[in-house]
Amino acid sequence: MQRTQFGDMACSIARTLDVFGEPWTPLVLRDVWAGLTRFDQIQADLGISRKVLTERLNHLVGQGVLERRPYDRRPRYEYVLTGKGTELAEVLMVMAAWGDKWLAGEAGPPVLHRHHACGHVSRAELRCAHCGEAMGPGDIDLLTGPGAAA
Amino acid sequence: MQRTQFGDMACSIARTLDVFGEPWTPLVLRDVWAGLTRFDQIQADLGISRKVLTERLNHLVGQGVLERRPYDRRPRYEYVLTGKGTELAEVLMVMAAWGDKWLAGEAGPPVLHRHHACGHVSRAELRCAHCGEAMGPGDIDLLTGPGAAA
DNA sequence: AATCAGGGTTCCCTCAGGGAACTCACGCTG
DNA sequence: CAGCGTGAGTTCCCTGAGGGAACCCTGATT
Repeated sequence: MQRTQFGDMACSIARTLDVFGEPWTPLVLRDVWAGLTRFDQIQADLGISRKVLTERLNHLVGQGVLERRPYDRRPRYEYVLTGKGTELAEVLMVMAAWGDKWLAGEAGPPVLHRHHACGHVSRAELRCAHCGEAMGPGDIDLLTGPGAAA
Repeated sequence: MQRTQFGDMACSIARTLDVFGEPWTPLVLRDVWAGLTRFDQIQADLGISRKVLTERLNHLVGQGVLERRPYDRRPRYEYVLTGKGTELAEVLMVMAAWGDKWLAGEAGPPVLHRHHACGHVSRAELRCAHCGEAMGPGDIDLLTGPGAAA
């Protein structure tokens, strides 16, 4: 996304945007998550320029979100999510849920999520890690934390 | 974010990026959420160019995420989250949680979230709306939904 | 040896973002 | 009532990132 660097702000949102905020990056991550792991697959799916895709993939690998690994003795590589990357995909799930609710219109959601644990098509919602009740943006106060010093 | 328009893809993530994905937009939304609701406050906080801030605010208002309303008889306006916008801020919460975990380092998180319901400093986690168990990106299958036709 | 395919580089061009100065409407002050 | 201050933008030019398309490289395959 960024012309300006956000990573030096004392804000986890800004820092996350440094990893994840450039144009195309969320969609690249979505593709890898969805199983499109190879350069040409992603390029064809998104219609992104090869130059930009190269940059984005390198950046994500450098950040430890993706791992680049050979899948052939020829110089062929695929990109897979690391643990860090899989957790980052939570952001994608929440974005998808919001888009499903507010932007999908008549046709309904283009993709459904089936939960392994219960087998139902469902969606993720935010709950407090402490008490288990719903915990949305309107249900919290923002306090200064230990890492607040700029 | 985008040179290319994403909104016409059959993907709720891409559509959400059309609302939310341009550079600076998530941080603008964060500021409004955090209570910096006026043009000059946001501009000073982020160091964003006034031109770009104007564009972003107009876009968010046009998308129904923010509401622009006068707070004085002089031409003075503040921006407040709509319901749609408040729900969009869930994305910010998840981004913040990820940044806290993976990017905050020694110092710890710069901002803490206190849950109104239980009064504890906590964080939000993703749970299945159906069964209530944890529901992360690795816990689901992606299925074709009704709105899948491009 | 020629071909093919995946995975990138390189090049040029255009348009969006940065920066700073300018504007405008309204209230306040002396 | 002239002048000043303030919030909220506009306008201008300049630079650099994204788009597009062509090119390259390496190691199989025929």
